[in-house]
Amino acid sequence: MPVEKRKSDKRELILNAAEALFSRHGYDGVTLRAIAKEAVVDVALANYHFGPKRDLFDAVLMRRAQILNSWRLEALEKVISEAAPAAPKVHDIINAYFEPILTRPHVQEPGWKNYYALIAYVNNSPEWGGKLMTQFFDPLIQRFIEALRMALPTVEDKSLYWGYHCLSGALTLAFAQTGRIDHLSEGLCRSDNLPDACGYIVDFVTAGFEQFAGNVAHKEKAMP
Amino acid sequence: MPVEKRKSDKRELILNAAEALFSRHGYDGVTLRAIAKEAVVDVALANYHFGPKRDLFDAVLMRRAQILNSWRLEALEKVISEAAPAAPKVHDIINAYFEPILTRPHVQEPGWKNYYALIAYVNNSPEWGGKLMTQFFDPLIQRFIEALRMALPTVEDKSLYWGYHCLSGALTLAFAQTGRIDHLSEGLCRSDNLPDACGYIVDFVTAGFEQFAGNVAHKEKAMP
DNA sequence: TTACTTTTTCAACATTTGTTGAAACTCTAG
DNA sequence: CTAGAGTTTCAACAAATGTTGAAAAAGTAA
Repeated sequence: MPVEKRKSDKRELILNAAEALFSRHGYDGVTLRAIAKEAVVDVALANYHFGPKRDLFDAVLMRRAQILNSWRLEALEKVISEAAPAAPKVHDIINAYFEPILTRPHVQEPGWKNYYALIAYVNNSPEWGGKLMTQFFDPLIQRFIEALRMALPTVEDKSLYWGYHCLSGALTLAFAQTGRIDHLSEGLCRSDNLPDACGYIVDFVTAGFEQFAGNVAHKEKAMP
Repeated sequence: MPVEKRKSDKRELILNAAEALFSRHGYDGVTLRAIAKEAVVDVALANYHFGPKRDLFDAVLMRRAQILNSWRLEALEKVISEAAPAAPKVHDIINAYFEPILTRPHVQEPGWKNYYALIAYVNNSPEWGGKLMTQFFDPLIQRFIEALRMALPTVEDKSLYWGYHCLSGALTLAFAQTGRIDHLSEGLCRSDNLPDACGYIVDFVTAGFEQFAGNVAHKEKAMP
């Protein structure tokens, strides 16, 4: 077992500052000096604690990933076990994916808000989206796909994966909180109100998945 | 009317190189020297043609935005007029949004692929997502919301806007082509096959919108 | 205290950054 | 051809970048 290092308060300050700045300006848009200034800390300290800049970025990503995954995995397993031996409902599965991370009080904390925006940045980055998201979130997501496979046994895997793609896009855009929907809806919707968004997204995504199971009414073109 | 400047071939080379590099590494991840090298052109030339770096970025974004919008607007108006005086079908509206930009042959061209990835980057950037996307795409999108309002008269606006949010997230993540779904599905789905993705996304999104009109079966919890 | 490790600061490094002004080149009009 | 405007190259600038090594400070254990 590795010996516990002495905890440093400034280490956390650097992580928080890096999280906030990376989330707003991306990896290359942030300098170590900007992070140090935000954290009220010397420039060299970031290097001492985390090594090169890239490792600091990974450390920021890593810090909250496990927490996020454990929340969602817990909710998912609960849904599955409560439904057993029957298959869980699609809506319950989807809700287990979104509700723990969008409606709990922590989403108002600046730290989590920043982290979510960072995930949005990474997920849509051609450079890192493939590798980093896979590294941090794949096991959880495979479990979700499994659950959906139980709930929708007639749907082929390809549909499930593209369905997850839509889900992921909707979620990470919500994470980004760009304010775009605020402007588009003239204030009716607020991108910083994740608990409010959650219900709409869950219903939307649930219907999207269930449609794969054969509700293909829209494909029958009506004659004019 | 302004006098037409003499056209320069190297101007286009710079735009193409900038498009390719910005799409992969974001605004701050690209240097003017890297662009110049990619375009086989002197560094100072970018500044001569476009002014400061930021203006070059805007020029890249602008170049294809109008083309994109005109394709989709044309498809949308066709759907509306063909259905008139009845309301257009949701599936047809959604299809008009995706089909012109995902299934036409041009999506295989590197230039368009790069541009799409760039849109994904911008749309999910807290720094620019709100402003730039609004600037380039809002009029078109308002028209789409109008069409959906006709097709789904019982659905309240707030649902329509959050529905569009989901749509936009799914589309821009597809644009990013991160290769993530390739890995997740073990090769079953390919993020670089946009025509293939189109059908799945259209069906998914259509069901998501239609669900707002009252298909709330999933909300009635079944007793175990 | 002393001896020791961990943390923090300071100053500096070699590169790289966006931008610029002047010179050289290319093209077209007359 | 010449004159002039548009284009391209060259060299260089000041500022900012990530990283480093040595010194100072703070903490810990005897």
